Amino acid sequence: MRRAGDMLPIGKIARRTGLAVSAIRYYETEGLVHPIRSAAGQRQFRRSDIRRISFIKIAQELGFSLTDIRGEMEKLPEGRTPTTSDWEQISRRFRDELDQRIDQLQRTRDRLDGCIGCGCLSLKACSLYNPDDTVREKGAGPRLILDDGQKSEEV
Amino acid sequence: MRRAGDMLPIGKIARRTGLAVSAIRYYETEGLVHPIRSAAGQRQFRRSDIRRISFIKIAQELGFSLTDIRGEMEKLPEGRTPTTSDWEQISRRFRDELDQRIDQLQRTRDRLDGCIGCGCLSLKACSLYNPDDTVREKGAGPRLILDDGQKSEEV
DNA sequence: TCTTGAGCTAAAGTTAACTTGAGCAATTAC
DNA sequence: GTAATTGCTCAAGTTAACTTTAGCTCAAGA
Repeated sequence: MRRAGDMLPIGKIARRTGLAVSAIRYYETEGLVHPIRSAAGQRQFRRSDIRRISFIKIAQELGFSLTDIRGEMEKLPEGRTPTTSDWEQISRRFRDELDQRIDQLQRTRDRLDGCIGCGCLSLKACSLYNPDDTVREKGAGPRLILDDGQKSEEV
Repeated sequence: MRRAGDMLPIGKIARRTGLAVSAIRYYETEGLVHPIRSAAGQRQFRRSDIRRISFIKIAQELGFSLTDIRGEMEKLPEGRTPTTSDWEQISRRFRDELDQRIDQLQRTRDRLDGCIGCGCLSLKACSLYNPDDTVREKGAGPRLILDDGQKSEEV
């Protein structure tokens, strides 16, 4: 039994979440929220959609894309808004992601340290470029072929 | 005295750097390289442009935008390609930037840790949202106004 | 009832960093 | 000398996450 009074129009959702109305409409087209429609075709949101949108903004703040976020929400049974225990699962996954990004940046910084005095700035030699896994994509992508048929001097 | 033989056409630059020809042309429109033109209007690059483009790719790899990179290069006298000692200066600035990004991510992760068991997921209460300086932009931007004129229940 | 204010749709605009395509011109290879 | 390759310009397309605009409709208050 969902009384009309339980539902909120898009403007209130916008005010409660701090988002623009257009952003909320956009989230709907992206499948992140699923308002029902009034007889006249206006969107009607549940109160829990405020929490749902808060989740989206927080996850974005953590650096995740809307696609990532939709993915996480689709793992929940029947597309429900994350509960406290859902959040516990999800936030652990987010934490792991953050850890990986921090590690990656730290490795980059360390490589940069090793290069401060070097100044080789050569794509063939510099360890800053192609650190680990940029090349080897089956043969496509940037080549780093160095022979242009001329005496390879200074570069 | 710049002999024609010292100059390279765009295709060779592309092969030597691993970039697409279109990307190099794009860099020109963005003011990142400044090839001269042959009598027939074809681009002619200096050998040092290979190094210049290597610098661009490396800086991108470190996470800087083309705008940032152009900014760094414009600090150099008469728009020269970074030398070894230029690189020393620039790489220290880059290092500082990376440090700041790492710190930021670590703070975010730590805040997330404090929230794993919490699950409040409320934009008004959650320390994950609006961590430090997201609000207070002179009054514009997201409001986080919480009063919608209804008894504020569950949220 | 009449006037605002709020909502609706569909299409186009925005930024970054390029790519793709069309239609030609210049160079290089044989 | 001719074909294949490379290069040129200009315009439009791409992705993400939205915003803006235009042209209407609906709802709420005096």
